[in-house]
Amino acid sequence: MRPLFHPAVDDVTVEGILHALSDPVRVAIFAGIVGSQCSQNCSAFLKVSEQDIPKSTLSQHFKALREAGLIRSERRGVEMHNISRCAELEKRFPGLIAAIVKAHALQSRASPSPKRKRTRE
Amino acid sequence: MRPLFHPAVDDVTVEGILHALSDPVRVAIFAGIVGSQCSQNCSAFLKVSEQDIPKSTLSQHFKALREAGLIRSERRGVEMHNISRCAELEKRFPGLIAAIVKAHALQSRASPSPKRKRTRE
DNA sequence: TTCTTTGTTCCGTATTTACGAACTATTGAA
DNA sequence: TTCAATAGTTCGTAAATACGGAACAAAGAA
Repeated sequence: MRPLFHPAVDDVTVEGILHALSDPVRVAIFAGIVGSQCSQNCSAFLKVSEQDIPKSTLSQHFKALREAGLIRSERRGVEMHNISRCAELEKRFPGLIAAIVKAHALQSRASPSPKRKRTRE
Repeated sequence: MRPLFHPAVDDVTVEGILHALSDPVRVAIFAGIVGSQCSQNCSAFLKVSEQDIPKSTLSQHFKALREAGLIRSERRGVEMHNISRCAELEKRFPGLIAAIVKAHALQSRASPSPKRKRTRE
């Protein structure tokens, strides 16, 4: 199993961050990771906003977050520990992550987990 | 030609905004609209970051921005005038748009228009 | 009317995403 | 060791999205 790829913070792009967080499941996962003090393993998110996520899909979501530079994943024994890279990202794009997480929290509070899909035509 | 659809500000979602701005061309267009005082027509963006955009694609990009709630488009004679909905959005998601536009500006300054694609594996 | 400009829609192709099945890695127990 | 259990990844293919050329629509000018 090849080692996990994590982009250098200087290679992280705004577009990459926005794309990773433009998925309702991924932004919920990321918010969960940011909001918790201890690192989270993937299976903690097999259920997100009342919906079940297949584990292969979950794995892809974590990969997307990782490769966008949003989280750092580290194997510890049989499981994976995920932490956010907020501190690094804050230096590169001050205020960006905080604003997104805050907006997401606002929205969740207003209409809790409506299995939302991105607004489409 | 059916009238253009603009979502109510309360129907705007974080995911929708992030998705719309996760495309390098769209975020550049939106930054252009936000950054200019007077309203911009679509053709002002036939060239974005040194690359030519086909007009059908451009039309789709404007539609995406519109339906995400980021801009308001109004026909004036033969052309379309586009303005940002920043003021409304600021009420719903304080600081969000500003943080994204600022991050985009920072990134553009650091590495001007590298025909960037979203960071992928 | 006809021409020009601006933008939209249609539609075939290409890219991306989702998820089940099969697989790999690590730990612990027998 | 060997076996089983747990945690997560990869692969294959189907479904959904995006791109862009060609044709179309709307408005103004001549």
